[in-house]
Amino acid sequence: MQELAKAYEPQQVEDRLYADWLAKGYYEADASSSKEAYSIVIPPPNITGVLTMGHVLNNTIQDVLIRKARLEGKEALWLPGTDHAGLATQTAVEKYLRKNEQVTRHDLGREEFLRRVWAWQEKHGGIIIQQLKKLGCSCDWKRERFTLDTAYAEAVQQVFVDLFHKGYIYKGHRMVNWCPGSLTAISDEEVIPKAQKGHLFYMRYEVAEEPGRFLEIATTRPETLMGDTAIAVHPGDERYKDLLGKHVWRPFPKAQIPIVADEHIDPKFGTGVLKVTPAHDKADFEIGQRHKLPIIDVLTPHGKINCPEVPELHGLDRFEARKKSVEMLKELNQLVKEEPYENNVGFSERADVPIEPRLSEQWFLRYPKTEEALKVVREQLIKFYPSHWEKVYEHWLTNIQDWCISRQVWWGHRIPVWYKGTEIKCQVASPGEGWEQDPDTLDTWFSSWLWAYETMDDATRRKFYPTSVLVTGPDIIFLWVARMIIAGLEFLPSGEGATPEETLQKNIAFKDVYFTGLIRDGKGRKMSKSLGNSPDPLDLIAKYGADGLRFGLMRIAPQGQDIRFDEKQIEEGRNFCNKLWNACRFRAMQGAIDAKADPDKHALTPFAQHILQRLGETNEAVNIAFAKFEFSNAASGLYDFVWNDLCSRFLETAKADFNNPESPTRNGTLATFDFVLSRVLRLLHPYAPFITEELWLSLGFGTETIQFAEWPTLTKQSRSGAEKAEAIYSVVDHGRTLRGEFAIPSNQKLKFQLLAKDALSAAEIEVLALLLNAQEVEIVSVAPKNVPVAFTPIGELYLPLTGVIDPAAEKARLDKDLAKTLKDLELTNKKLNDTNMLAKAPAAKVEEWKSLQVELAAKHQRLLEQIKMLG
RNA sequence: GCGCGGUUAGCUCAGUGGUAGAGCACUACAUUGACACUGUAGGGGUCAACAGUUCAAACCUGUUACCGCGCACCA
Repeated sequence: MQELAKAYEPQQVEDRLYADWLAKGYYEADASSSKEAYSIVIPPPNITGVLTMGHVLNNTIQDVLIRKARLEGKEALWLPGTDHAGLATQTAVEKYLRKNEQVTRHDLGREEFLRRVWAWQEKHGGIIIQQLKKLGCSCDWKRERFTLDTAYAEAVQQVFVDLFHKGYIYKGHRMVNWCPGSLTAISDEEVIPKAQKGHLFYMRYEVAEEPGRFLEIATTRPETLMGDTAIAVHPGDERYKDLLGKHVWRPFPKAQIPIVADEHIDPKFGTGVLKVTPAHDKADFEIGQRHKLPIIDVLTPHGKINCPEVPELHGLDRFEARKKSVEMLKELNQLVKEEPYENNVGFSERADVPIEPRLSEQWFLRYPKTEEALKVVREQLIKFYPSHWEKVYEHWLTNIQDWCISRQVWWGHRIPVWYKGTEIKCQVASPGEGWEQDPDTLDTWFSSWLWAYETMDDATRRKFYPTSVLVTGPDIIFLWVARMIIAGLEFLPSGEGATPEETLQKNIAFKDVYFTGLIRDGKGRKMSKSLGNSPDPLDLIAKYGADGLRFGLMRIAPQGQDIRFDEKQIEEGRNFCNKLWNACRFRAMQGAIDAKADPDKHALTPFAQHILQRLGETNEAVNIAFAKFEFSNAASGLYDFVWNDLCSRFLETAKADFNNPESPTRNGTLATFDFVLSRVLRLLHPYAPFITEELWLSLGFGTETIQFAEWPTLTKQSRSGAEKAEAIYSVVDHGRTLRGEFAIPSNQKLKFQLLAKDALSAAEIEVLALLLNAQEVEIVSVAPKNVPVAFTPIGELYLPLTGVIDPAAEKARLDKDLAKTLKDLELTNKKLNDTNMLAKAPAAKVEEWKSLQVELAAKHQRLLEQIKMLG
């Protein structure tokens, strides 16, 4: 056996092991396997992206699940890939071209530009994949997919064609969310409302039929007033009833516009009068439809004013125009006042500029299978963790709006619609000479919603679809999760079942959805590129190792709660790895391990029995936690077991056996050690794949990799000696506390005396001495006088100090203990004297209180005696 | 406005009815035998507030406050 390094050095281990794992093809899933299938499709990261802490959390969870499935003997597939991210990538490449070649995409033309994007994708698209490998992700890289792979792209277009012919897709001239930054329409889900501090401007318009009478109107957007084609009031508003049917003068360009009545107006808001701009507001558009108002578009796609009749404003940016139009109103003496005002403005998620409601010709999808999508979640065919997301999902689905799927973007899936004159054809291939394809591409999410199955070939799909679990962030519950569910139910990748119920069951995209929390910085802010508050995971890996990062993060990532990131936590992850490493190193120093060690074939110390019992408890707790997707609970349980039960206790007691070749329990302790390590390494492997593999191989646990070793399923089981070990550990704790209270340096050898109620073996006394750093633990039958004492489950532990002790100080110490004991005793007495409580509390509880009372009373008595002895 | 989370030690968080927990940080002690990425001990909390249910509430119910998020509104 090779000597283990003094500290775990992840840099010496990770890359070497990962290369070996890939070379051996461990992660290539076999679609023809007879083993139970377990599958996950990765939420495909953008090709523009680099690894963030969010990715680390998300992908570590997936890796934990998939590695555990492998250990459980399942055929595991983790299918990786990337997303072409139409708009994001196009923007990134345009920025690159502008900077390096001073050209725009229009300079290059569509074909050449796309060639450049592909070249860029070749160079940058794989960065994040390499980073996932550094993290240890055990994806089936041979099955890596890209949303613009030829077959995938064709499937996306085919889906469009199918939905078109089924009547779900239509082209419409409608109000859409227009992004003036990236010059495309976007979907409702990509609009982020943000509170904006602005002004509410009160203007007055003269009534045409009654010169000298003015109407006050409040608006936040005076720059669009050239597009106003009416003024609206609530039909029941008494203030303005007589004005209905009359007109006001729009100040510029000067024109008469009608005053109409519409239910939409809130009489209590502002002045109760609304300027109606049908071309630039969704609600105004609807009012315009109801009253057959003309639509005047006064904005260009870039968000500049397009109104030659008002030359002062024409060509100005919309925000410049706002200031200018206010000035102009002032000059006309038509501005009454302006007040500070905060309202929500929709921002484009991608370009982070205010979106502009704009009338335009776009493609829309009326969602199919919404009822079924609701049903599969309501009836728990698909389970959400945490379950409260079900409500959010339901709310969205029941209020669902048609999806604007066309984008004025070049990089992506071209819409498979062809035009020739007034003729239209919807098909994937060109109908032939003279047909022009629609210039737009499809929303990126229109390709990702097929990800759960279109990434798979037929054989893979038969074996691995529906996937077992999806791990993702709740921020894309509508954008991706809900749409994937719908896609599965509409396109039936597994075909029809015998019953409608079975059809649903066979075609849901996944059975469980685990929503991760968001990682925030120390101040609770979202991590973002612009704030620069996100650490680079690769730096963290270099500093703490991939396992340290993974374990540290998983231990603090509670289910569904946001996580406040603190590098200290990653440091703890690394420290834990080192602790585990050194426990194994210590074991390796005692000689070869036995891969098939069976502790029950040997005589065992109480301490060995105790660790075995704790192992069972921990194993069971880990399995329960996993079943509930409580990753941090499982991680904390293992941390506690390794650090406290294994290292602080069992390992220390084992030294007594290891230091004594003649010890009759030596072999049992060795076997226990091997048995425990063999299992704890496997239990930890999903979290910390590298170190557990390295230790498994270095210690020689028999198989060529830990990754397919059997997942331990021990359960909680009482062991006869465990209780005694517990009691001895308690004696140790009390002894150490005594030492601390008398400020005796921890390296000073002491003599303790024990007035034991229970018999202790010589070996047990030896362990006691070892853990107490005692020169001797003497068993006495009479309580010594004037000696500091502690009350333990085994008996009274005395610390006879050389030299004179200060009776006053010792009395003070005992008084403190007495006060605490008395307080506890009174509390217990109170309970046991409460007849109501005794009558209604469960008998077992009452018994518990009774024995506690006896114990406390005895301690109380002994303390009083001790204090009396001190005089 | 509606909905969903959260509020427990200085910090990050566990804790689903029976005397408040962990790690970090802090203080003291310890430096050749697994580990300083360490060990040992210690201090530190009226569990956001109020009301209710209960023999018993950090935990269940209701109200309020504050923080975060989603949806709607957004003149």
